[in-house]
Amino acid sequence: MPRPTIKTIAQETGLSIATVSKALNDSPQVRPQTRALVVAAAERVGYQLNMHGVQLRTGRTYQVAAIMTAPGPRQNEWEGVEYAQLLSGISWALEDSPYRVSLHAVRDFEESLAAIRQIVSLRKADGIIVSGTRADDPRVRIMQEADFPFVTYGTTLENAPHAFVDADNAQMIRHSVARLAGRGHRRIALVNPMAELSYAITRLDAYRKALETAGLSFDPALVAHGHLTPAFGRECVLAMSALPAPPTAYICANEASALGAFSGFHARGLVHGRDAVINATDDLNVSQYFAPPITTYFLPIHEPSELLGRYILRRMEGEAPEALQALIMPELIERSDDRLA
Amino acid sequence: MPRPTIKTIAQETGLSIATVSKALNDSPQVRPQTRALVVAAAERVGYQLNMHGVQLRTGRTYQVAAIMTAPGPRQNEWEGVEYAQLLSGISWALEDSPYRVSLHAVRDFEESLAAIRQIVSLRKADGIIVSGTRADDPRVRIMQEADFPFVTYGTTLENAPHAFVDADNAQMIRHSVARLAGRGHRRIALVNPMAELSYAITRLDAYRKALETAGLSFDPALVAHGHLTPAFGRECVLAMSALPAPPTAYICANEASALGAFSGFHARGLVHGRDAVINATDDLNVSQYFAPPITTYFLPIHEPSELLGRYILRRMEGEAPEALQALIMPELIERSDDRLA
DNA sequence: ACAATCAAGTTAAACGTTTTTATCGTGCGG
DNA sequence: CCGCACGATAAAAACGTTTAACTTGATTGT
Repeated sequence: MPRPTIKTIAQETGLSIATVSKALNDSPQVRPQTRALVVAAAERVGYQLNMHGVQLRTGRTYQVAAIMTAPGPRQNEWEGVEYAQLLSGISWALEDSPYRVSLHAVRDFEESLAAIRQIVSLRKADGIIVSGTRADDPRVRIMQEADFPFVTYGTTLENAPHAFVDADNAQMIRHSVARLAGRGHRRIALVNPMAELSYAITRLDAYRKALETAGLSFDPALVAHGHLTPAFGRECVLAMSALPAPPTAYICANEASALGAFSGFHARGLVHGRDAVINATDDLNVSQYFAPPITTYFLPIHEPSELLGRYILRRMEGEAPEALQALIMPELIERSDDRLA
Repeated sequence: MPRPTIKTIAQETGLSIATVSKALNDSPQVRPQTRALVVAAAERVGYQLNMHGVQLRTGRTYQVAAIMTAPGPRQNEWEGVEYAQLLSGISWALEDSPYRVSLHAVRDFEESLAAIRQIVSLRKADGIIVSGTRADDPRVRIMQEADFPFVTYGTTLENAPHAFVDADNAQMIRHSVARLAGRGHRRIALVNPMAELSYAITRLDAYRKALETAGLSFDPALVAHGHLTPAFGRECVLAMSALPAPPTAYICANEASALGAFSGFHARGLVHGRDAVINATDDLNVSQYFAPPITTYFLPIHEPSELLGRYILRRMEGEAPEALQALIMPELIERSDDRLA
């Protein structure tokens, strides 16, 4: 037997397909007892809405496009971005809605721009979730101009207000610098993400201000920008520890770079807690397994990701972007003393 | 102006929409010069195929469902499964096809079973990619019975032949055990995934046989099964190192558990290379940043994942599953001597 | 030379919905 | 008791595509 459609229900109940459709969509035009009849019949025949019909008729896709910038095949470095958790968080938030997550893997920023252009112009999705935001992000602009619903994971600095979710990087860095300064550190290194990323700027800014507040001077040699891989964390330590006045603390932007920093310590014969300390931002709580465990600002990834899902739903409902903005302050987990030896 | 359709092209060329459709689909019923005319017109008006129409008409979804079993919100442990890379590999393999990846995040095995049931019965996708296979996997059986195209990441042991991609676990373990035995180790521990998983069995089996070949006895106390998190790796070391005759080598099933094993070493005051060594299987090449770097069997995740994508395409084309099976032998990367001190 | 074949189109139906418009009783005010 | 509005349902069109069935004119075989 073929799959039942509203036509099946129409025959079953003696009503027209129009009424059946309205009944199933809770239209006020159909009276309760008729609706009950329809629902009962639908149940009986095992009716399931066929999305293809809906999509063709309404033009809606019921898809939320998740743009995932993953490193290309050459690149086998751990980036520490827990996309898996991010994606499942979004997916779960959409669970009770008719929306599904469709994946758009891109290799770099340019490709993500192209992908978004296509999605917007061809309406390949009803909403977009994108990460890796820049200070002035052309992708955001495209979506805004087309009045296309979207939420970013990460803020922008120069774009009109839009829906976003992000860790509160400024507060986190302020806190981190103040804490380390309070423990006697005077040379604090910042292992930062790629300079063009919005949160790199936010962090650098907060870092400079916090240094000033603590009465410490800013030294550009203690700041590095790059892909947050272990390789980068390692390089940073190798380079900075060779400075005439090496840092005594490293603030790493994620756990992958922190792991690399450890590797640099090992290569240089540095001992954590004696020669210098490492702090990190952590999505996975993996830093507790480092030897020794390090102090981190921990943000369980499922929080922002579920928020992304909920926000995109509300944004697609037409809610104003200003109401859909969240900065989440990660939780400080102190695992080492971190005092200057 | 509304988006151009085949109707637009029909008007533009003076042909019927049927001919236009056939021309665009390379039907032999339309002659080359007509096809050229149509293609030119399509180009001119900026025609893009509307999938909704196709989907409704043909019943095909042009979606490949990727079932992703991600740990729930409570669970914030690194599992070391690089789903991000896995998904992007699949996504890229489908890039030149009309297919897209749709994500189905599930919390556990039961949910994945339910998801697959639904996809198969409601035809919510044209193909399925699923991982975490069991020895006798009911999901595989469901898809086989429905003659639904699928590829598994991981083998099964008791199901009829199907398309799969996997690391060659047996060969890897055989090699690993032989190598360690050759370096003087007589107590080799196996940190294995959950016992019900197919590859846990494969690995255990190969492990026992390799021990026998090497003239070593099998000790169940040196085998542990669990979720491959750092926590588990740590536990294993804590427990096994307290045995009367502790192991001198640990074979970890992934880099997350290897990291945890290191954490266990640190807690027990064990020194890698002196008291015991750790070997691992590694998708990310992250083990090179451990302190010290360890020997791993490295399988760049993009290889199996792109293969998954290519296989599901071919499977959806109707190719026989027997032709779509791949066991990939990871590359040995020796980063430490590993000789028994 | 005429029927049969064939190539290259066209016509029309169909996929499953939603939504606009039309229909048809029924209750109501006047 | 008549016209009218209204409430509930039905009819029909539309979304964009594919494809089975049909048409037409040219080519072929005998």
